[in-house]
Amino acid sequence: MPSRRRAGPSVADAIALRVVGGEWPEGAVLPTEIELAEELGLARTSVREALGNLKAKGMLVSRPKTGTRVLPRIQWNMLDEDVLRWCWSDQNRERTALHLMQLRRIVEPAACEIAAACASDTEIAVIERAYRAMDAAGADPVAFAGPDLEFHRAILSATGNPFLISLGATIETALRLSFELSTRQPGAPRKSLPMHRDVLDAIWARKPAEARLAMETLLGVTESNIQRGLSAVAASSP
Amino acid sequence: MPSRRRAGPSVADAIALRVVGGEWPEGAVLPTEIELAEELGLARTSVREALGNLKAKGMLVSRPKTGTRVLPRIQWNMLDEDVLRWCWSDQNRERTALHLMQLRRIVEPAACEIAAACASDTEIAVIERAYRAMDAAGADPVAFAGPDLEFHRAILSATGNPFLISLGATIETALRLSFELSTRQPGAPRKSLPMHRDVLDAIWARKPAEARLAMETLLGVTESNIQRGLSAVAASSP
DNA sequence: GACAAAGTTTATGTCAGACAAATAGATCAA
DNA sequence: TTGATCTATTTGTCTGACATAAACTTTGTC
Repeated sequence: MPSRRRAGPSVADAIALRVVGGEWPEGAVLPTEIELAEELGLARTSVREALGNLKAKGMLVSRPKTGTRVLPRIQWNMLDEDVLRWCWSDQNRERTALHLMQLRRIVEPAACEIAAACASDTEIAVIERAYRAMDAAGADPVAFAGPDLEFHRAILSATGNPFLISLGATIETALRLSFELSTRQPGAPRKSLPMHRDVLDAIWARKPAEARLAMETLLGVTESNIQRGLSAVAASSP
Repeated sequence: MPSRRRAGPSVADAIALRVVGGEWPEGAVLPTEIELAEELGLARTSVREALGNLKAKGMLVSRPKTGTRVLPRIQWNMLDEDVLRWCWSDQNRERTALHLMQLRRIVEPAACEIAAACASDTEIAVIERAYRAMDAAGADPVAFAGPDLEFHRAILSATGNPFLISLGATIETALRLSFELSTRQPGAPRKSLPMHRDVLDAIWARKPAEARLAMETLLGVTESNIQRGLSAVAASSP
């Protein structure tokens, strides 16, 4: 009985998914650490470690005697990559996808503007490298996705603003999750290539207003692609 | 010897502050868990719990034999309230304050626009209640600060977008930290009251464009206040 | 009977020591 | 030189115990 196999972060995953799934709704107290340990076949130490993670992300709070309670979702740190991932397996991921798009249309055009105004040549070169990789990927959507994510993340990084950089990590995670939705339109990635080019050129030219506009155009097209993907999903599973 | 007094989150604080302070720079490995436990006078369990928190926030990573390393600051989740608080006690908090202001000028006007377009009456009522509390605070900067924070957070909440709501918590924490800077101008809070009023009125009137503009004006004044506060600090301690 | 003080129960928080697993670095062999 | 093996060390996990805090119960008093 090799009972000491390494569970690692999967313990936090398991508990978090049950929280998100509604097994213990907001305000409810979940079983004691000992009960959870027995149920999961682990030591109390391991369960405590997982619970500690969820507390650090604002999902749980615990006090002696009372037990561990689920905090209201409002207080969860949705910008944390793990929380985002766990919440993605929720019933209404389309609304989440739209909220994400809303966030992107707020942040990314502004980031383009800042990057065009302030970024160093080497930072812009990173963006260009991502663009070249997108171009090299051709029409293959899977090969296209990686450099695409990198392109947008590089722009956030080029702002030099730590908050925007962290947001970039969040957005990248969310995009990776919604990859299925955004690529239901065959050929859509390739069609977006010239728009990415426009963004890159405007940043190289140090024209903030143009860079903002180019990104707004690109995101507008992206959003309509996602919306079409959503309606396709809704149509296939009423 | 009451050796078992409750240390709680202060352990994570202690270690995190030493990381931020540069005792172990990016990429460095910090002492083994046993060494840290001896040094802090705690059990290894408690140290592990604190390290687990820092790992969950993207500050550390650990592997067997290699030990626990400090990740590059780029990967830290700066949008986490704790990380933000720890990094605030850094050498250059003025740059952080400006980066925060940059984030606010990106997010808050857009949030106003969305709130004016979509928010429910009850959500706007929360904003108004914060406004009334600001008004009631009169010229006292300390009494003014709380409702001021609540005003801006309520607008983010009124968007109904979980990502923006989480950003609201981040911004609120950052504002609380930078409170000292923004209130070095006596009378500045009171002078900002009519601008808050403009924002509130535009949202009640459901005029997104006006709401955005009013918030941009308000934040412009706020930023110049902070910049004057910064230069005052720089002048008093060269 | 109402109410305050003390005791009980039970959950989390902390401690201590041990073993398991993984891996970087040293050792050894072809 | 290069490849495989061995070793030491660090994190990861398990076990069991006690400390602490707070909700609940009981008791004692007016």
